[in-house]
Amino acid sequence: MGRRQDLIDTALRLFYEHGIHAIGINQVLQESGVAKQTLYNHFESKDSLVEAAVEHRDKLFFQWLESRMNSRPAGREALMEMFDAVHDWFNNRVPTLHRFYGCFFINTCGEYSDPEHPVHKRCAAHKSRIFELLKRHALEIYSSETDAEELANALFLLKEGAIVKAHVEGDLDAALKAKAIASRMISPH
Amino acid sequence: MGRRQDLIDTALRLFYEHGIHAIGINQVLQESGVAKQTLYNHFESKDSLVEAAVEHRDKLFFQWLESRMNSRPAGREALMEMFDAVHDWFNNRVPTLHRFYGCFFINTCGEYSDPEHPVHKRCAAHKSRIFELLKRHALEIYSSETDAEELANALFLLKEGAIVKAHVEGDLDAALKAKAIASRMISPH
DNA sequence: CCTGAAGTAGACAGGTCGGTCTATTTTTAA
DNA sequence: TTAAAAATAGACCGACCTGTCTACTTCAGG
Repeated sequence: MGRRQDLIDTALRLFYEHGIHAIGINQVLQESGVAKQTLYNHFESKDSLVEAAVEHRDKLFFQWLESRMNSRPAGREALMEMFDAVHDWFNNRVPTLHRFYGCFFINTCGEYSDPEHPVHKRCAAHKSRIFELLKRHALEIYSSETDAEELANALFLLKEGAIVKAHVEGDLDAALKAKAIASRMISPH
Repeated sequence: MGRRQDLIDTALRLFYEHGIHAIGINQVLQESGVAKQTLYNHFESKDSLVEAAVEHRDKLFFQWLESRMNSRPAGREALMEMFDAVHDWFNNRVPTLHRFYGCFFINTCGEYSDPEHPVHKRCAAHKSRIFELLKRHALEIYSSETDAEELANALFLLKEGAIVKAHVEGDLDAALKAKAIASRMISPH
């Protein structure tokens, strides 16, 4: 798999669990079994390792969510599947995403609040990609661009809220509650 | 106001802007103009200063939000006012809360992911207090405890989602969009 | 077989970390 | 006025931080 990827995997795991500034380079090296010089051959600084970790998490998470949603018919069912997917994530049933410690991108922005910082920008880009994924499916329901955008936005907010609630308050059913609300929004009764 | 409060104010400001692990004790001391021994007379460790900062933020934020909501009739109007209030917060029109860097409690949980850690617990308690505030007003709308709880939960998720979107993506209108969705939920058309 | 790239271990540098300690000054209250 | 309490500056501790450097090993391709 290559040392570079070993470093990224280990760094991501530690950063996600403990936060970025709480983890030193030496700890990443020790747990990955890679030598220090090797790290600095692949990355010019800790910050650039952080960027690589964020980028990797973006890929991991997006591909996982997209494939979960693709397992259902586009539109309403795929959007509902999103909530089931994050429900599995909250309850540690998705090994690829590691044990649940909230959203890595939200957590990371808490440590890099400057919106111009490359790390913050990458987190914003991730959220933007997710939103576009939702919007794509919302367009299967509403022909109007505006209506689709509004629906995607509502589902996005509910999902982000559920992530926060699950992590901060330890509410492991947050995704299901969000799903119930979302379901009422798509086809009201 | 006393050195103890100076320390808490300065620590909170720095922690909120940069994250907790990124800020050293020495920086808090320098910016507050307090001597090191004085800090350790009032707090037994950095962690206990962190706890005090979280507690202070809890008080600041809750009192601010509650008073904003109390400025409107209980129930629907107060709940709508909540979104206007956080909209002002996002757009830096609430000096008491400092410049907007997302939710301090969410950010802090990203650095203290262990749910048993006292700091994490305090953050959870804050969110719980906010939820109860919403529920109180939701009960003015629905007589049923269950209905009120479901409404409060929905508004809570929308609000948390808006905070995240505003911070990570820099969407300064996130609160207004959340309000529009919430408004449709309370009195559907 | 040889060469060069890649990886290893570990010392090292300069700085910061949280926290303790001493010695001195300022403030407060009896 | 005076004695106790609180705050000060700043040295100091051992540990850890990011990052550099050297010297040695591993290993693949020509």
